Amino acid sequence: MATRGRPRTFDPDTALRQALDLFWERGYEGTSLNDLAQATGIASASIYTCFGSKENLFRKVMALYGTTSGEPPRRALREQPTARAAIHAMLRATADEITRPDAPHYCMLILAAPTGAVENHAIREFLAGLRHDQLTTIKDRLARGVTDGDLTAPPAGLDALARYYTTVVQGLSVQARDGATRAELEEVITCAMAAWDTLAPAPSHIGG
Amino acid sequence: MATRGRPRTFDPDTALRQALDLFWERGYEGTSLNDLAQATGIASASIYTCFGSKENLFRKVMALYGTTSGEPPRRALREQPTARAAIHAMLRATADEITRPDAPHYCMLILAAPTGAVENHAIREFLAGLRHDQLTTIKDRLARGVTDGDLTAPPAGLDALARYYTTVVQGLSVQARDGATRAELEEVITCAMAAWDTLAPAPSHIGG
DNA sequence: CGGTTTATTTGTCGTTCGATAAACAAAGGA
DNA sequence: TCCTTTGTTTATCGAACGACAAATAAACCG
Repeated sequence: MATRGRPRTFDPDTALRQALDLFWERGYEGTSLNDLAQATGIASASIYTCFGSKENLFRKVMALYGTTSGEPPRRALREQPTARAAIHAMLRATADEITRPDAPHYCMLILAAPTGAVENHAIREFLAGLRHDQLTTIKDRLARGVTDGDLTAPPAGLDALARYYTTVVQGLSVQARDGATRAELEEVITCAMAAWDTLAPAPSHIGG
Repeated sequence: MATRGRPRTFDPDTALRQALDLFWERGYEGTSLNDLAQATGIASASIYTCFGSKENLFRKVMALYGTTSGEPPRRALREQPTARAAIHAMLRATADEITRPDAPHYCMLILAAPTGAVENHAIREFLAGLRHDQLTTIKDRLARGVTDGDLTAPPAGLDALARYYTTVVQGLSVQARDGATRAELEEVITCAMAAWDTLAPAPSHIGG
């Protein structure tokens, strides 16, 4: 039961990356199938045969985006030993990603389709769902800090703290989009982390 | 030299507000002239006679937006007695504006056209320029705090502090867009203000 | 009143949009 | 080899896009 029928003349993964580049630069509605056909060198009919529809292609592109550009911040959250270090490293990894010279200076998840035509409501909610996952991931990391003993549950609440740093992440993309440099983002991150010790003092090591 | 020619059958200011509502909800590219004609009850040809083009109409809409929804945060910056109170009140006024029940839950300046088709580059830069004005306004208010003596120039730099709070403002819009409540935004603001005393300690009153 | 000016109505321009239908081509299976 | 399966090519679909031309209508001026 090997491959049946005529084989593909292009690599879908390569096409997906090329589509990613376009959607990243121009957003969902700003990218046309004509643009995609030209950038990939594939006729639009073949794009439909392979990916189904523009919306479906975009969803697959976002999956690829999540496993590539989304990975460094997620890894920072995962691998840093304390909640504080994890948040700090995540912010810095985000700043790194959104100031790369070879890519648009913002997070695609945030700016590819925040508003748009009524007919594309489903796509916007799809992205909103992924953004909500960001918040959840950050919240989970803070909870792990409490479990690990490197963070005392702050009076403001873990949820508030998680939402605060999510807000900073999202604001950073607008800043980078508007031309802020990596150094300027670093300053913003420094300010954002200054809130930490007030909000979430390190646990006293009594008994530990 | 009174009115010459056939008088208008509609009020341009009313039409501008109706156009504002649409652009606010759907963004620049997501709003079509057909949508605008239907919402205003004006034929598209009359829209062109009165406003010139879609781009020109949008620029006038943004001017209206700035003097209406943009005013409360700006007033907060202007009228609060100290830099700290000004920033705090501005953040709260922003949260109020982006959670009004009768309007979209985000700042139009930030989300109406962050990305899009190549042909609309000028509109995006127009909005980016207005966002830069936000940053400048905040920076100026901090500088006034130094002049007024309620703020010592922070080691992080006034620019860094201004950019930090601009980042928070912009992040709040993404949060509200994604369904965050007014109360949740208030928690974020509390966290954001927690950084203040670490970053910008109040001046000692020696000699004052 | 006619003449000028400006706005509205009506219809449509050429382009682009996302999406397919139909015909053809290249592979494996029997 | 012929059939089935799948992908590609080519052409195009109907709708929507921003924008405008021409004809008509309503005001002021003289």
